Amino acid sequence: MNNAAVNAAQNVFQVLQMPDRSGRPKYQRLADVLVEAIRQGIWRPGDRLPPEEELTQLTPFSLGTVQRALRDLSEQGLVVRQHGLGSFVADPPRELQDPWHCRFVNDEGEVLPIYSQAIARVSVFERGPWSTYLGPQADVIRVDRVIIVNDEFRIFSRFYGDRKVLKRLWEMPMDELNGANFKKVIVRQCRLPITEVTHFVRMQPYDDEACIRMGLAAGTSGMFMYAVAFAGKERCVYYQEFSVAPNAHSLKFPETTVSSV
Amino acid sequence: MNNAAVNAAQNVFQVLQMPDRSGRPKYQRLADVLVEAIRQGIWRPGDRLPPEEELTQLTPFSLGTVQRALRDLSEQGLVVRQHGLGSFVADPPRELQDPWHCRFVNDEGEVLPIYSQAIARVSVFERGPWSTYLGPQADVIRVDRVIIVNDEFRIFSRFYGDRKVLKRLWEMPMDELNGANFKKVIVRQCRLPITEVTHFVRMQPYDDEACIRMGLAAGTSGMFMYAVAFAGKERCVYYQEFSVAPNAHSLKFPETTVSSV
DNA sequence: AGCGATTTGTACGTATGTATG
DNA sequence: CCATACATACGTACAAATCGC
Repeated sequence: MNNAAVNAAQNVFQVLQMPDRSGRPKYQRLADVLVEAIRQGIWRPGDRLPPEEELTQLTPFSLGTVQRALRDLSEQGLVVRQHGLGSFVADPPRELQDPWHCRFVNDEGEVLPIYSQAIARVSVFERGPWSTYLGPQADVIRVDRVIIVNDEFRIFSRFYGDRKVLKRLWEMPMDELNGANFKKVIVRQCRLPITEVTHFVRMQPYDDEACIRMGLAAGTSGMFMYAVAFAGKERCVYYQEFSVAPNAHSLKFPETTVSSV
Repeated sequence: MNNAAVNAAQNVFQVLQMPDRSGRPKYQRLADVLVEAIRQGIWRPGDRLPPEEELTQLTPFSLGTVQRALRDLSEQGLVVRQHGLGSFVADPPRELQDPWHCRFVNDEGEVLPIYSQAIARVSVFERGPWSTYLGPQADVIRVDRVIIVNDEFRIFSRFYGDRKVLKRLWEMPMDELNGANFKKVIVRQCRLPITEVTHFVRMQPYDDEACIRMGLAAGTSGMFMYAVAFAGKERCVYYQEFSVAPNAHSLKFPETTVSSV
């Protein structure tokens, strides 16, 4: 590690020197600090974190505590530990590179092409389902998009995230937020690998704006989906809603790997 | 604990006294032994396991090792640990009691109770979407069921599988194919571990029988889901369709653990 | 309400094993 | 073979939750 990196690392762990008021255990505070540093880009995917021994010097914690923090992060998939080599920031999974919530397939199982365009970006002050996931003190921004599937039908989507986490998504020019870029910005910006996604589907009347955006009569009912993406078990990265216009195709959900027992 | 139980516990941990040849770490060996004992019914769901301190006496392991074994089991969901109370064998999760695919949640995120009943079991000679998955020469059987969610609305389901693979499902008395047993038979019989499940959802008019079974007017449209379960990457174990009557709840899909690479 | 006994939760320090380069 | 770095394990201590008296 060069000097600048050493300094950065020292700054990262500075907060741990102060007496704790949160009541959270030390191993969790260390894990939090590491995640925050990864999020800030101090260590990037593939980078090696300081070894355990060094962390015991950089922090006021013992080896056991350091090990537990790293093991927890490793179990959450944010860190990969390799015996004899070191602990590394995990790479963002491949599926994240491409559209992943809205995969429609035709009867032959082929994925239909989609095109998306951002149409609005606003601050969100009211509370809603997203608050549960993003946390009460999140500084929520929302990006509205229209997704056109196979030139056939439309989806109206609202994407909710924390402004701090998705800084660039908030700052960049709207017209650069087309489909491909949108994902790229999220992946690049949030840096944390998305390790878990949960999907929900229900039937409900679309709201007025959704109807307009999809070119449907007001009050039309149909499929409504939302997805919640996590980095690790706890940290929600974003919450996203999809109003799906009536259509003849099937929405395919990602394969679920069933854990044994 | 009474004497019989003490003896049982001593027998359970007997193997740990012998020198290990497997090379597995002690905390895993202890966890294995506990799981095996639970599987054998020595401790049943809700039972309290011996406290940590007692386990250090029953086994040749230290407190830290005992704690790690219990913590791992707790993270796997097999054991519930309660501060100041003890460690208990977990109740089997609701989701595993019956169809894995029909988890409806209310606004608070709680899983709604379901009850299912088999209503027909037939041989299938025609081809359909299931043929793609089960293979052209599969000897297909079909089990139709009605699933009642939260005493509120109904789902009509058709389950397709290979008669040879699910022999007992075909042979056992129909009236024993209630919800709990259905799943149990599949798990027991098929023996192959289901490792991957893919879900598809679309909107479509329900077929006539589905409408009747769900108590809806003929020709009603709504949510139609199907799920394909695999053992390994290739071998399809079953194909299952669900016609979901209109309702106010959200269908929750299993968390997708996004794999790296 | 208080107090002790029980039991899990966190943390430390140390020692040794094992994979990697 | 050696240095590095993660993995397991032990023993100890104290904190915090729960229950019964």
